[in-house]
Amino acid sequence: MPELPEVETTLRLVRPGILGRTIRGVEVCWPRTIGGLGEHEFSSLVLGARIAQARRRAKYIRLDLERGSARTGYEAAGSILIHLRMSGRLLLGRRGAAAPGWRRVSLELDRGVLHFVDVRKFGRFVWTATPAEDLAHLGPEPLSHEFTAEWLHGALARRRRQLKALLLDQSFLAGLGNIYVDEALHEARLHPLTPSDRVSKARARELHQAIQRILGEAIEREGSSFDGFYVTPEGNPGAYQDQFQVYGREGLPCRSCGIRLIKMLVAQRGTHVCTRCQVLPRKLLARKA
DNA sequence: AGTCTATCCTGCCGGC
DNA sequence: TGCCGGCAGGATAGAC
Repeated sequence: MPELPEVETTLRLVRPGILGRTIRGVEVCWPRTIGGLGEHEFSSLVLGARIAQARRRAKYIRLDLERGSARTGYEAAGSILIHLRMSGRLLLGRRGAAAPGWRRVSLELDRGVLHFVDVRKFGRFVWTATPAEDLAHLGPEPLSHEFTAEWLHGALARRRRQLKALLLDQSFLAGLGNIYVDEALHEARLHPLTPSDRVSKARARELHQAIQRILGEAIEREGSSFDGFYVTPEGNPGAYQDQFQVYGREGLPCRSCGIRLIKMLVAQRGTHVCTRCQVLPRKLLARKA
């Protein structure tokens, strides 16, 4: 669901329908979704603005707004930052068509409607004048060139935290969530409880490669779906869940070694592990002794 | 500095 | 069948 690949998929499918469109109407069905602003204030800030850019940063979708015209010239009019959190979705609809269920905010465009749908109401659809500052706390983008194996090894060594907790920390590395962290750790054969400063350079390299490979392939497959919960804005489920090696497979055999996968709690999150493939350093030492 | 807890919410599943 | 506790992909604030 909404981790980096699902957010990227959402953006790609929605972008053609919203880029260059002008916001003609606003409907706020759940006020907390738009943050601290009142509905009236939010509306006045976005009404009449044109969506000039639509891009992703980590798990955020950022829509840059402009005002003006080709004749008078355009000027920046702030941004909308969208975070899907647990259950948020973006849907494109037709004007006048029936509104989807669990709708929290809708932007009526000069052509079509953008709906923000969110069963659990954790998601946010917020206007800001300072998008860059609002996103400044985020760590590097895992598919960018600044995220290298060398950087990862150094950054892990500078901290002493449970590996999984650190990878989930968006200020450390931005975009991973519970599913893809479990998958990446298994592929790199690292136990989620490993202290981050005990990850060797070789293992950091494997982890770096696993993160990039898994995220890249998940984007190619348009993310992961289960229980019919997450679907792309086109209504199709993603297909990456078929590739899961550990997530949701507790009690089933590890596809690498055959022993039963377990589920444990790490950083207060359900965590899927193969205890044979992913061994804690402490155990490695004990085994050698 | 790092870890844990509570909080924001609804839906769904399993157990009784 | 119906009720109820527990759990779910995320992020943050505050306590220890």
